[in-house]
Amino acid sequence: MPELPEVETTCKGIAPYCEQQIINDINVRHFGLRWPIPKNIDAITKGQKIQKISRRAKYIMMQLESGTIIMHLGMSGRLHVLTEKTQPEKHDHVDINMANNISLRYNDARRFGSIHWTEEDPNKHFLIKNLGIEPLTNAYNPEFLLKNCLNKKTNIKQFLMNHNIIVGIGNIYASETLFLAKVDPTRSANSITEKEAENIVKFSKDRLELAIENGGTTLKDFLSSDGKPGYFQNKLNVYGKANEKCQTCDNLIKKIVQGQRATFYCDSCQK
DNA sequence: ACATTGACCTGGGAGC
DNA sequence: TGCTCCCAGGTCAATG
Repeated sequence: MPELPEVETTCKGIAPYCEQQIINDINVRHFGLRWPIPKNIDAITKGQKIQKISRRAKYIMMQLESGTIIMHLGMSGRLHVLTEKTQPEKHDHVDINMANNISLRYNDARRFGSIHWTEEDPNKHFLIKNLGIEPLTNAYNPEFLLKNCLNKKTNIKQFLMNHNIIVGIGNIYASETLFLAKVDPTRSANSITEKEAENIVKFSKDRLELAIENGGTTLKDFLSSDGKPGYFQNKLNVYGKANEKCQTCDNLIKKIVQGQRATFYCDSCQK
């Protein structure tokens, strides 16, 4: 379930507890995630210092001394910081136990997440190397968006969610961004004007930044690593609000399906 | 090269 | 209460 702000919040939440700490052991109770967890991950990482926690797209990178643990939270994954030993519960698949007696516990009900190990440059990993640009950098700007919209007849909502172009804009933020930019999500990408591109870029950055400031959106599943929920759900304009009044015009919010995913929008405000 | 569909999993809620 | 059906924030692989 996590979108980029949740992953960013998770990284910031866990970093103070695990950067510069030594891994005692990694206890895997369930290897079968989206991809199997490497069988030897405990043996490989034992005794290594966690040098840095960072994020690329929705991947959490834990840089150790001889390589990198790459984690994805999938739809339902969570990382918790445990300051004391507690009994693992259902779906607590992995514990990373550190020498400071703190553990990172990975919980993932749907097991769409994954945990990888690579000794190469993590940016060359097969899951990372073809990812598009980060939305919160200057590389993501109206010119970039327009250039990539050329010749794309796919709809603008699915275009925004294409991680080979821009990473980190998930289903919630795609709907929210297009509402604020007043662009109909069914429009083809190549029909987007310069002015609309400016607004899409502006509002997608705004939404993501706001969500990060607020600790990430919490709907059903997400708790940040210290167990506090985010508060962004109160700021959603259209997502999950089918048949409710649009806040701007009193029209009813519509729900449609694009690429098997729900899209919410106001067909009066968004042209 | 691009666009569409299916697949991976479990849990929660709606409806009967 | 219990059953069935539908839905869920991701994203890769296979297919067209």
